[in-house]
Amino acid sequence: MTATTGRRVHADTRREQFLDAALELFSERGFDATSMKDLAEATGSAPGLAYHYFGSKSELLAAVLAERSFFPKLRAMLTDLPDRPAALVLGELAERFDAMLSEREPMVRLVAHEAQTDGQIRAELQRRIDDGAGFVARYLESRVALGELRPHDSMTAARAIFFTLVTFHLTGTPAGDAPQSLVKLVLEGIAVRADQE
Amino acid sequence: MTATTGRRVHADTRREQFLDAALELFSERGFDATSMKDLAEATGSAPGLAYHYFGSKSELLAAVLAERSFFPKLRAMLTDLPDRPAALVLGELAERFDAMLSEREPMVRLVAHEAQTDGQIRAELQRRIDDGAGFVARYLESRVALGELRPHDSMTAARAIFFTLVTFHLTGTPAGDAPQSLVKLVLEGIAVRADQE
Amino acid sequence: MTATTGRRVHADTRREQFLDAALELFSERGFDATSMKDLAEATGSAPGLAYHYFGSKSELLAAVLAERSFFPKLRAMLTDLPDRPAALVLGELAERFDAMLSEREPMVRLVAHEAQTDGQIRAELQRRIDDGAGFVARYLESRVALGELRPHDSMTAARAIFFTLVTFHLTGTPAGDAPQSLVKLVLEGIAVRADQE
Amino acid sequence: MTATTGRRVHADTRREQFLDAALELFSERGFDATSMKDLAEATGSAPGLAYHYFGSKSELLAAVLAERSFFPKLRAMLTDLPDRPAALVLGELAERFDAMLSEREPMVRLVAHEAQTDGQIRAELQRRIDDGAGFVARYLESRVALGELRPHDSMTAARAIFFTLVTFHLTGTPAGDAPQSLVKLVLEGIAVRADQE
DNA sequence: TATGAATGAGCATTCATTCAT
DNA sequence: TATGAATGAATGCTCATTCAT
Repeated sequence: MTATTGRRVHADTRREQFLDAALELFSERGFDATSMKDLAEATGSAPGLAYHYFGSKSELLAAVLAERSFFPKLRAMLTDLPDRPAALVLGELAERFDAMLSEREPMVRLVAHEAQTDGQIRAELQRRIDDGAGFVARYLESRVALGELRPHDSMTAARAIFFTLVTFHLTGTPAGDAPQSLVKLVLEGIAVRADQE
Repeated sequence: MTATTGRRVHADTRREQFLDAALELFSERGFDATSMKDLAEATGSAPGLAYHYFGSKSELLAAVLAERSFFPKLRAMLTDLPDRPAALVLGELAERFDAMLSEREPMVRLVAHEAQTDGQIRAELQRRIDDGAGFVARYLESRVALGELRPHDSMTAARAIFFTLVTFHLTGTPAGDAPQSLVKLVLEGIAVRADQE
Repeated sequence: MTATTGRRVHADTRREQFLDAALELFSERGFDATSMKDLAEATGSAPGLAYHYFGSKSELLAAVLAERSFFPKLRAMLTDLPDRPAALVLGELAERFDAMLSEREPMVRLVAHEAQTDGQIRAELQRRIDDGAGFVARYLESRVALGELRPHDSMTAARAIFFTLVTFHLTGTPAGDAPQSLVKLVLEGIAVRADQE
Repeated sequence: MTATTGRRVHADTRREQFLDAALELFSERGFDATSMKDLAEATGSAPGLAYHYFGSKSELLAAVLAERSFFPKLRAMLTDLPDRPAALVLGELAERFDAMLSEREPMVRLVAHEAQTDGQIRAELQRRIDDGAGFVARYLESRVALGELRPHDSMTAARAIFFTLVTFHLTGTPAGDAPQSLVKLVLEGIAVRADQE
């Protein structure tokens, strides 16, 4: 017998329902344009119930942001990047990041939306992105040390991959093989090489 | 100059005041979080006056988006890219685009914000971006034809530059020499070249 | 042509209507038990209009307390008490105070009600009462100096008159000739006098 | 002592806890401004429990008024006033009444508060006060019969003592030696006596 | 006896919008 | 052109109360 049985399970379920409904509605319409009544209807509950679980609408947003965040997943994706060729590692990373953006589109859109008007959210977003880009940058530098890559501005390279893919999604630009194409671009560049002339 | 012209000038001034105030407040707080009363206060006018110039709050937003858009400027920036080396042209382009993002930050932020919840705005944004990227892509292809650049996915290359710079601004990431660093990345890539091995 | 014509008169009238309706309803039902909707109905206006004139429900209460106060009238009643016999002066004062309590019953009741749960209102009430009692006490002392009254605790005497009459009203005890009876009590006492024994 | 008794005791304790908490909170904030949730927190119980003991919030107020009333104590204080000099009896009575007002301040304040907006409570309050004043008046008349006091309006004399002391407490006016001073005032009056002239 | 999830009506307040002046 | 009083619907939130457990 676990700690969560009977009522408790139901209560937890309710809470999750609110988080799910809030993520969906907030991302579709925006936080301000979503009313608590909308959320009540989406969860099939009475107008006041959300306040049983969340202190206010803002706290509900904070809970959604905290408990439905994709940053933990992103971080897991970036920890211990394998000790293998950049073409392979970056290619796979770009694909997986792109897949995550598709899968978590509502949250991506919600964060992008709120970050424009909420300085605090924007600051935290930037911090987490830098954190993520840092992992990739360190990986790139390890490949430079091995002589596989040339010395370069690794943070800008890492950001270029992430930022470009995110913007594909936020603008709704069809991605096609963007991840692979982008990685190829970053690795090889577009200029004619000295040895080719 | 007649009295009518005088009034007309005044009227135009008022209208511009509303557009300016709306751009500022909408971008800072978001469209929903800005009240018509806020706009009246910001322009030093009575609550009802905005309705003499704009049919509704939504129409005011549409007018701001149309009349304060940076797309004409962007387009001008991209038309007739000079017939000169890519390193030079792309470098200057990246710098100027970056400068425009700084200068027009409120509008950039407003568009980024509204595009998340308004499919129509998002669609138009995407269309205009593609339009702009198309110019750059055609330029790049002209340099491929000249043998200066290798054949490559030119739309992805163009987007990578724009998307990365935009995201620097939207997230508030300090840009530093990002434009130049980015252009260098795109031109040369990061992989060790065959001739260097 | 005065400063207040047309709309302005109407606006001022509205404000007075709200003050009057608020005084009536707040005193009958209590502040908390009166809804803004009640006030809208009582003034024949829409639910939001009160906020055009008062920042909040609390500010409306404050405005009622300030602008419908009976303290100015009380103070006027007590300033320059005539230089005449105490029996006459106190008698007339008690009658007039009693009449004012009847006439301003709603405000008296409102203040008595709110003072029980609002320390700030209570403190101000006490201050104003002391102020009023002070006038009477000084008058009484002037009569002591003339040899008309015996030395006594003049603040307690003053308060006894005011407090007793107020409580008659607040409890709804039929007053009858309470004012005169009270003044007689205070002047002569009830004990058998030395000269009567 | 059986388990049932044990439970019963517990139940009584709970009930008393609610009465105590309600008296405290109702008198501090007012009935309307106190929520059942406040009461649940103050008693360390769940929101629904109060309804096992009291049918509604109003019934809880009624129970507090009935079961924490100071009127029985007042009545006991007034029954069989001793057959001794008025100076002594009234002095002690005023002191004891004043002490009771201090000790039972929350209830005094609660009754004063609710009486302003509840005609029924006000009527009962008035009835009980008259009842109490009647005892004192009868005592005073007995002293008149003995020739200790002069014939006078004994109800007004009785009320003057009670009403004045109550108002000292409700307004928060520092009492000092008000009870004794007041009794002296009532007995002797303030006018110069014939025999002193 | 006791819990706390759930309800649904109601509250203070805001707001886009209208319109007489 | 400009004002600002007025509207009425909607919003976030609270609360007394109920009831399955």
